[in-house]
Amino acid sequence: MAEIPKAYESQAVEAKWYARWLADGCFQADPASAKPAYSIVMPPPNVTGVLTLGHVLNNTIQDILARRARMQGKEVLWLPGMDHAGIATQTVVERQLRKEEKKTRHDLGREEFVRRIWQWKEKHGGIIIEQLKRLGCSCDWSRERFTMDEDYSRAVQRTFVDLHRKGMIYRGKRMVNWDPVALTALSDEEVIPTPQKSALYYVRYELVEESGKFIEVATTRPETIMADVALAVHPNDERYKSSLGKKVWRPLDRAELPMVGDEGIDPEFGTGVLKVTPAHDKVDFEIGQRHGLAVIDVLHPNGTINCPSVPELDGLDRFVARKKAAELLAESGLLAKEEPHESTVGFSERAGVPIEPRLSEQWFLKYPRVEESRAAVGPKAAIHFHPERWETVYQHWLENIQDWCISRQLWWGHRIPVWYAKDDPTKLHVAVEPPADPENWTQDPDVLDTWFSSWLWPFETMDDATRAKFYPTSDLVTAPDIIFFWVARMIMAGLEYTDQAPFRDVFFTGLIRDGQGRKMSKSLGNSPDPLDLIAKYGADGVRFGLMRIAPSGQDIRYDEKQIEEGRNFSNKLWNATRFRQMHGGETEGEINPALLTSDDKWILLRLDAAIRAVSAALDEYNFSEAAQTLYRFFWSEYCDWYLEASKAALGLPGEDAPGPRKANTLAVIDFILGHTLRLFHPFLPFISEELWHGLGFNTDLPEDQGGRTIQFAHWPEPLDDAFKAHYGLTPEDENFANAKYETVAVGRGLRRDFKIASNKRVTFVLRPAKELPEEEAASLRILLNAERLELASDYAPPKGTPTALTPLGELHLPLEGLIDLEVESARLGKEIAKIEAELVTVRKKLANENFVANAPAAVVAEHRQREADFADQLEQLKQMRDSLG
RNA sequence: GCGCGAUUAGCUCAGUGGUAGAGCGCUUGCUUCACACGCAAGAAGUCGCAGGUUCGAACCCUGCAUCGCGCACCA
Repeated sequence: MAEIPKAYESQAVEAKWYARWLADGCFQADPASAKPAYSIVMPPPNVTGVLTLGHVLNNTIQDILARRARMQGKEVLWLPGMDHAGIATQTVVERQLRKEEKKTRHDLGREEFVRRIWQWKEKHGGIIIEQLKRLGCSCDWSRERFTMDEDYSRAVQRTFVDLHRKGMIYRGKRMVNWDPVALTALSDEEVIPTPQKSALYYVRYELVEESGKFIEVATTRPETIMADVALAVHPNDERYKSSLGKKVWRPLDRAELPMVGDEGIDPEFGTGVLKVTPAHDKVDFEIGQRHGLAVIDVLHPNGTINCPSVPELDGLDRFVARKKAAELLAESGLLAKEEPHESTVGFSERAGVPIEPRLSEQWFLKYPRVEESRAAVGPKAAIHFHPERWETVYQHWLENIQDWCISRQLWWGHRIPVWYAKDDPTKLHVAVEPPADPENWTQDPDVLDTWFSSWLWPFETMDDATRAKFYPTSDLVTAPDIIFFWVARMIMAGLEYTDQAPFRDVFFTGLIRDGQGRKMSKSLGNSPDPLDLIAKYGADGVRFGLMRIAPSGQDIRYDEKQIEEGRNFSNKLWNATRFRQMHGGETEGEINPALLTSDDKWILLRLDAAIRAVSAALDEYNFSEAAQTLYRFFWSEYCDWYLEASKAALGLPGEDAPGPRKANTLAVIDFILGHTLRLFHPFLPFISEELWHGLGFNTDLPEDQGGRTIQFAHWPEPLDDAFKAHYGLTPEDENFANAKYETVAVGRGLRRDFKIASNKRVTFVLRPAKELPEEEAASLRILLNAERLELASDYAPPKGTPTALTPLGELHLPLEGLIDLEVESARLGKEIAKIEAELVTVRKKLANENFVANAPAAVVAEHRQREADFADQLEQLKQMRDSLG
């Protein structure tokens, strides 16, 4: 048995074991294995990404699932990879280009720019992958994939071609969400509605036929007045009925506009009149369509005004132009008033600026298999969501789904596999391979939305053999904010291309928030660097700290204190194991049932309960409960009670064994530690491996059963009835041990009440209610930290001796020269009052006839038992007080 | 406007019908030979509010309030 170092140095231990695991190929998945398969595909982080606490949470959970599955004898594939993240990556490289070379991507040209991005990717990309290794993630790195890998790219294009052939992808001129900074169209999901304080401008439009008479229009966007093509009112609005069919003057870029009636107008809003600007608003566009109105576009793609006929505004940024337009109107007396207004504006998820509704030619996808996808998720369907409530969100989205704008005006991404004939741009070549005569064709300049590649991730990352073994995948772990972006679309793609749901269970993590409940974000600077935390507290500490506070599906309020607790726990585990080491190796190996004490039996039964609880919690994706259970079992039950009690049998380290029980106790400790370390391994992979080897457990099993590493040691099974029968583990043992520990707590309480320092050697005297075996008395003495424990049924305590009732009998703490009648009397008085109050409560309940008649018999019996116990105790306490005189 | 979630000790959170729980923090005592990243003993809660169901409600039902998150609308 190797000596365990005195201090736990997480850094060295982690580096050592991770290198070993990689060298031994522990994480590699074998499609030819006969074991049952278990698979997870990692949600691919952005290639530009660095590890956040969100990633730590997410990947720790995946690692726990993967490691547990390995221990359950499954062949595990955890497939990692990265996403090319179109806009994000292009933006990063453009920024660098501007900073270092003062150039734009257009200065370089498309081909060179894309080459630079690849260069950047090789150099800086994938930092996050190395960070995940530091966290201990057991991914099969030999299968790491990138959404821009050549064969993956081909699969994306093949999908486009196929869906186009099926008529589900089409090109059209439509209103899209335009990002004026990134200069690309976006999908609806990439637009974040954000409440904004703005102003509502009341603009006067003069009637053409009735000079001097005006129609007032409330608008938030006076800078688009030049693009107005009509005014619209509700056809039944009495105020404007007489104006319908008349004409008004457009106040900027003066022109005549018709007044139209449209059911879509809300008479309650503003003045009940809408200026119709089809080029710059989705609703207006639809109104324009209904009334056959023209479309006048007055914005450049970058959000500046494009209207040479109004030189005061032409070329100005849209927000500058807004103020300027209001000024122009005010100068000409056409601005009736301006009032503050709050409205919700769509912001670009990436660029963080308001998007601009814009009419443009884009590629759209009619989602495939929408109905099947809805049917695929639910309590009785192929896919289960955890927590279940996300199913409603998913269903609701699919119900109201709109066609997906999949083209992006970017250079970084999967090029759209469409070529236009130079002599006839309506003639298309849609194929993965370019046309045979490329000189006569021009390829579509756009690329595909990043999510149009991610939605193939669960199956296009696998080759045929891997798919045969590991697809559909088992679990998906992700954050709920990408249900629409990713989860729903993967389900649709999975059904369309594999005829199967791509995964069975989806676990949605919570969001990690800071101490004030705010989202963690770079701009707020409230997100700690997980690598700093790992350096400070160890990967295991970070993992365990986070798991303990991550209730399933609830947002998490992060506090470094909690990570510190995780570290403290690792340390506890470390030292409890060191304690075992210091007592040497002399065990018989097997536990001898005849020599078991109540403490031994108690801890074995507690272990059984812990195994059951942890397994059940993990089966339900309840990671915090599993972690809590382990924490409580190991710290409160094993360390605080069992290890302390075991010192009675073990004696001091290095001393000769005080009796035959020493070897047996060590065997029990080894049994407990052997199980506990395995239960901990998914949570604490590094320290559990280190201790597994330190205790020499790595040789307990043949190599193919995990002899080398704890990773393949079998997941603990609950102790079965045969085991319990063989070792004589009964509820009575457990009750007796509990009674003993309660006695200890009472004894410690006496110490405190009489202000005796916990290190002062004292003698306790117990008048045992029943006979107490020698070894039980020994552990009782140790737990009480008593110099001596006398058992004397005929003990007559000197008057005023601190005395307390315990489940094992009367416990006395004789104090030479310290006896204080008043203190003891007061103490007993307090006890009596407490018990009397309890007794009143119980009796009240039992006096209620309805309770006795209707409550379950067991509950009533329990109350009666309590009543009897309290009455007894009260009687004894009163006697004790009376004897004080 | 619709929906979802939350509301329990100073803090972070467990607890789905039968005597209110944990960790941290706090108080007190302890460098007791695994661990001060520790040990022991304590103090601390009208379980958001108001009704209802029940012998009995933190828990089930209804309404309300506050906070958070989606969706829709937003001229």
